[in-house]
Amino acid sequence: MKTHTESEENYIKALYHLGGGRPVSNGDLAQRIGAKGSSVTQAVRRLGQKDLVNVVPYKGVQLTPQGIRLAKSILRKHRLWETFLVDKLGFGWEEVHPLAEQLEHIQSEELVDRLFQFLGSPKHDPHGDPIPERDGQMPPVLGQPIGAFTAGTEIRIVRVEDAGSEFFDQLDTMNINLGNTYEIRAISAFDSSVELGSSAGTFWLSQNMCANIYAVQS
Amino acid sequence: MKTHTESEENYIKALYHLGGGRPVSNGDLAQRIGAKGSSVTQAVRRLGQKDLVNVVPYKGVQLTPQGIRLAKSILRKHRLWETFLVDKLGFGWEEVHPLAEQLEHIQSEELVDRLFQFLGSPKHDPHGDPIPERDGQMPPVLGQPIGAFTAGTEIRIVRVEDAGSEFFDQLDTMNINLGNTYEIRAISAFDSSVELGSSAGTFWLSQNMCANIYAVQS
DNA sequence: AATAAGGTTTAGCTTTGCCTAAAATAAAAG
DNA sequence: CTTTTATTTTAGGCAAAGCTAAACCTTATT
Ligand SMILES: [Mn+2]
Ligand SMILES: [Mn+2]
Ligand SMILES: [Mn+2]
Ligand SMILES: [Mn+2]
Repeated sequence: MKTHTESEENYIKALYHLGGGRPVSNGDLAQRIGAKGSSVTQAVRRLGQKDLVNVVPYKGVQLTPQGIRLAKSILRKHRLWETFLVDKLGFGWEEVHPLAEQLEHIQSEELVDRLFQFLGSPKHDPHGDPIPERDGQMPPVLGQPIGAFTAGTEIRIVRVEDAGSEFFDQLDTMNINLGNTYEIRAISAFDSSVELGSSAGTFWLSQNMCANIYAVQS
Repeated sequence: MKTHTESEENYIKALYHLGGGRPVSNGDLAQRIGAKGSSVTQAVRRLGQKDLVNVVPYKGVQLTPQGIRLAKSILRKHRLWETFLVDKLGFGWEEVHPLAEQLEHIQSEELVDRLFQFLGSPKHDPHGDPIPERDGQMPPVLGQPIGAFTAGTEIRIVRVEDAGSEFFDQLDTMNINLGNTYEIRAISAFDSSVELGSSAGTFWLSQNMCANIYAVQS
């Protein structure tokens, strides 16, 4: 397995995020990477040379199977490091993403394997996102948006979308964490906000909050 | 505190290793970095622009106080990560250096502080090298070469030089680890090799081995 | 079918970081 | 005090990665 630059890996990751295996437009990629379209054109050409993507000019870029494999291995590292930072070093789940952006580029299979072991072979990261297995298999993407349940259901929070620091602040303020259980007390017919109840009392969650919080029945 | 490239940090670290605060020749630096002299000339010029070094053409390069501070902070990270890899992930002390070469460039004060805590505020790394404090202070450099003791002395291994993988292999083969205690049984007048004794028996260490193993009386 | 608009690529420039070969300088030898 | 030698710097290239401005496709609108 060859060695890639940080920039290359970031492009691969962005492509996986935006399209999985499907084609992605130059513009979307540029937006995601935070570079100009012209820079992206050149970058994906380089990636094409290395058989990580297929490029059709004016049409779009698409990861090859090789590119997908690489993307998953980077995602695996990203999420394992996030798990390390939260579980072992005590970081808050809102702080770890930028750090994992750096750590995900450290190159050593051995290190990844040992980290995985050290963390207790986790299947999901601190945000509830699935950690790709060594062989590329993906654990299930957990839960559905809170608004999708019906009143009276007992739910457990299993995942949150990365919706920016204000969102995480709000979660912290409301003391909402992965693993918390609530009863859905009511769903507003007016604005789709949801009333959650626990032993600590009840409170309302806006539609926007609900859309980024995923739960399972339990 | 500005952000530096990996290459810049490697030059700073090399300069600190070779000269501490004293001037270093272009050639020595080139050798250490593994680049040609012409590349080094340009690199140190860039570092000079950033006030990390003072350059006197044809004479040598020298870290500024700012450069020294940076060097120590990188060394601190390097040695903390080595400690993490050995103590927490179970790597052998001969494996961790190349990994720490990558990890030392991760940028986050917070991460370093938390790692330091997590590791139990260590003063020395797995090879016995001092880990610079947060404020730049250096814990003592421990021990003296084994050959410096006299027959009959009880010693404890506290540090080993990084003398290549064959050296570490030899240490492992002989079961020599930091913290091990021995009695100096004899020192050869012929070739300066040393006979060490413990409850497990006695064995001879070549002069070359001895020169890279440091101990204290105890 | 012709044109306007939007998105994409090309052309040309910049910085970092490395290279080789040639010129310049400092140090050592005579 | 020259001359030779070793070291260092300059000059000229190259690749990765980014940028702006101009040219070029595609697509949608008239
Ligand atoms: Mn993340
Ligand atoms: Mn995550
Ligand atoms: Mn090391
Ligand atoms: Mn070390």
